[in-house]
Amino acid sequence: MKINLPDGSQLDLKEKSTAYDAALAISEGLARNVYIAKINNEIKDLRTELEEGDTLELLKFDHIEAKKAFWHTSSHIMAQAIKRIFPDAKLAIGPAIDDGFYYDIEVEKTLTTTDLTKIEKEMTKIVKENLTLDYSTMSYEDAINWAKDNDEDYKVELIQDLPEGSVISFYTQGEFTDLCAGPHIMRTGAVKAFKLLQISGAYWRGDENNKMLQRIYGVSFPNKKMLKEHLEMLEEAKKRDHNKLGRELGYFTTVDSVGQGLPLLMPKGAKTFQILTRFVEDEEQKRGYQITKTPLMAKSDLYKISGHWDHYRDGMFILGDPEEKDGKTAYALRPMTCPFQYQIYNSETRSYRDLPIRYNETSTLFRNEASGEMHGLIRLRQFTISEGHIMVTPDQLEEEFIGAFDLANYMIRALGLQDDISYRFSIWDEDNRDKYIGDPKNWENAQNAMQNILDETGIAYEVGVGEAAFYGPKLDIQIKNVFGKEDTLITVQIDFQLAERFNMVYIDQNGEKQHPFIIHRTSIGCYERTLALLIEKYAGALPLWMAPEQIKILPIAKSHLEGAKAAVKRLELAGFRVEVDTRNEKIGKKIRDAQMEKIPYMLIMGDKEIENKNYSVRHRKHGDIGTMSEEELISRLNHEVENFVTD
RNA sequence: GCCCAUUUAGCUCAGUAGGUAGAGCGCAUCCAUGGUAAGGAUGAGGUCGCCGGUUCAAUUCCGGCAAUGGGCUCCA
Repeated sequence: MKINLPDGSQLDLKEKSTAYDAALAISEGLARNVYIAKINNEIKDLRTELEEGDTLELLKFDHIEAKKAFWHTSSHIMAQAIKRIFPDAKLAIGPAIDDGFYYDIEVEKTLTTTDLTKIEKEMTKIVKENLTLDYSTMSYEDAINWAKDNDEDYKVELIQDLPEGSVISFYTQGEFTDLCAGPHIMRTGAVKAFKLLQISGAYWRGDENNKMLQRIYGVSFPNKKMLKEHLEMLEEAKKRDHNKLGRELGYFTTVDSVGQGLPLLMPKGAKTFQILTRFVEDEEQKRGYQITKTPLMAKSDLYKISGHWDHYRDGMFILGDPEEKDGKTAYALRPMTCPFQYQIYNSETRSYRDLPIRYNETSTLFRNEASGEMHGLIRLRQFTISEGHIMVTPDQLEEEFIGAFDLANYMIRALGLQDDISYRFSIWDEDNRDKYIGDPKNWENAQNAMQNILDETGIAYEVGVGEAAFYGPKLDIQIKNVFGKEDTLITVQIDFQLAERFNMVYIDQNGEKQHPFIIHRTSIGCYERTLALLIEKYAGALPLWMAPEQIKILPIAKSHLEGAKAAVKRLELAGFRVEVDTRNEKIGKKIRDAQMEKIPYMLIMGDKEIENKNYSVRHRKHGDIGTMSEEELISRLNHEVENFVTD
């Protein structure tokens, strides 16, 4: 039979040949390095039998699907090693993930790093044994019996989830057999380099009501060099971690007695925070927003109307008895600004002519996150967000949504984060309706409207089922931190529910009352989180326009201090943030310290500069860039600021 | 909230087989007045996260709590 290859050539194989046979027919070297096949554009196991006329592409480790197969097999090798050491271990699931693999297991003993070393040793043996992975199938009943006979309780459950009567697939390597849909690589011998990275807890099926299993994370590669590079990359990431750098550079700190998730922004952190806030508020004003300043707390009554009391109470800090048994009203710190801004909308009778009404607010919020959730400046109990609400008529919805989306993208470009984001269309989970307010019809409408708008913008987005807010679907702009963990940066939401609850209306052309649609949106998201991501993105060297300290003047000797201070005044008048290093240190030391602080520009001032009325300019990335007049310097800096230059 | 690990000077980290501790950086004082990534000397600074227990004696062992980190669940 003839098989088509990507280069347009054809390969002649005997009937029933597999993708792996095809690789062998081309060359043994290729067969060693391919891990997965793409047959007629579908990802398939190498064991898949080919048919006349199939198009075959063989994928090596540089392809994500090949990596996943490789890591999936690695997780089986780890499971096999675990079973050899702990025969009573029960296996749950063991998939490949974006940067490695894990396996969830139940085992009596609490595993330690010593156990990881033992498991690694056993894995080395399994790799040396170079076992083949053999594919097989069983009937539904046989599969359940197999799992029961082997005391694999979790596998029993997994099989029971499959449609009764279906054929169940397995992979076997040596004495170890695992329920698995595949695909897998051919032999254990290919996994030449691996490392088990950490142990953590994970609920069975991700449900906190279930038993907590032990999860072991690992990563593996076809050779030692790649593993070494990967581990070095992880080390590098640690150095950029905002939680370390942000503290070292004096952006923020935490204090036990203040509490979890309540960081203190220090002068540098607060300065950048202020710069970002002003930038956002100014841009919003240009785009027709009206600023509000609303209370940080309210009576329970307000949250009862909004639905927070029933659907978000666990997330709120409540002052007083939540049950209000003593007859006294409970108050709560606000977890969102929407109900407050709606009161301002409701303070007048609105005409369709008034719409759209765009409110923005630099808005401090309080959310009572579970204690295990807090992380640096990323997850907090008190944070500040560029929150706004746009009240629109139905025919303004699309334009205003796109306007909010455009503002968000403008911010992302200004921050230089455009290459690090992705879009997620977050919809509700139909099977979990208790989480949401409103009737399904409204949800359908909101989601369809949003999807149509998104499709018209032409952006690539993923769908996040169950990621919606309790009142409506969201477009989330997602960003990955330095460790690859994803968080929401910015969100734009459509709400068809709350206007009704708050009795928000406008008078239409026919003199009739109508509920507006509401767009909830952030333009830069949460400032603390944004700051964290910027610190990581720029390894602490924030772009000039948002750097808390832009210029440091370094006098050569004491005699130049006076000239330096005069320069500070002039440059401050020109709109820059300038400090002078007044310490009695050598110039080398002053440069080193300013460099470590990641100050964008250093101006060295000695006799020459004072005499010639110019600056010796040093840039944190480019080093000594020569002398400049004050005018030259100012125009250079202004250009950088205005264009959001990132060095 | 759950699982695991961690918590020693302002910061980064050593250390004590149970007998109250040390380095580097930083800080203070003095000397040196220095031209593009660390000049030198001296000194101050710690109830060894907090609260209990065991012990003649606890920073060290045990328990509880808190905070931090990695995950799970949840979420901006």
